[in-house]
Amino acid sequence: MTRTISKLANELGINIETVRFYERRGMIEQPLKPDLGYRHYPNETVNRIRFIKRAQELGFTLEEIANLLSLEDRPCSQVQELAEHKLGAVRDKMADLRRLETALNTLLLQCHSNQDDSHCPIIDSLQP
Amino acid sequence: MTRTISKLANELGINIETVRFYERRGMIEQPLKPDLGYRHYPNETVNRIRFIKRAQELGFTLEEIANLLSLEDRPCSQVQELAEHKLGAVRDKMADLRRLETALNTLLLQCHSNQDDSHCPIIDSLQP
DNA sequence: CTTGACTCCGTATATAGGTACGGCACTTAC
DNA sequence: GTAAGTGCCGTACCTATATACGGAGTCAAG
Repeated sequence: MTRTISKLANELGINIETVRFYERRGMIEQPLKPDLGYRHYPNETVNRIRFIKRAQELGFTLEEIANLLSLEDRPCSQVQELAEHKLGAVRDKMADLRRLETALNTLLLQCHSNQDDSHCPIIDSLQP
Repeated sequence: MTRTISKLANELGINIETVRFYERRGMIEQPLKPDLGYRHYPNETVNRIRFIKRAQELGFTLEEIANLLSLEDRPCSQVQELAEHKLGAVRDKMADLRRLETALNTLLLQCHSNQDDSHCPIIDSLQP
């Protein structure tokens, strides 16, 4: 079962270029190139990229994921620290968005009670 | 009162290069350059950049702001539409983050009840 | 009238996470 | 055995929002 790069990419539902990108970033190992022929990718690469993709869904950046990968056999406490930091960042970002939501909502309410379509309270509020 | 680009940038607390960037994007008008000497920026530019900065705080992208600027004297309904669209996007993003928060939280709870520091439930959950 | 600060302009760099392209090597199908 | 399809590699490009740099011109103070 020879898994060339396109088979690999296909199996994972990602672009070939993405695989190459991860190789360049050192997040996966590039298999040795045989004297003749194409590289073959082992199961380990499939697993590693799945790991990367799952971690991405949890909102980790590639840099953080590289970090996680290097911690794979390391103390749980170090991984926790990373996750807690990320959780804090997620909560901060949510707070930002809540503020934004409130502000936009307030402006839109003003629009709704506005009689004069030729003149917009939102524009006014942005004006100095 | 001659307002050169650095006076302008200073007054607004932004970088000179940012002014030039907005000019290149066509979001502010570049004043004519006198035959000899430097450009002078009118009050209008100050106001326009303040508008841009406020709209950015409301989470609009520069492209959307360019749009808003072109609507400055246009029907309130068009501005509302943009704002409602943005509100929707903000809410979607919040929902994403809430999901993320829940997932991270669940994983961290597992860590907290984990006895074996040499082995992390988070890493496990990312593994295939 | 020289020196240092500022402007102008085009272009390059940064971040994050990829995606695309061109040319050549190699493989597979017929 | 040859044409079409892949792989390999280096490099360029993409979005978004700026920031930095280098060299030439210009202005203001002493």
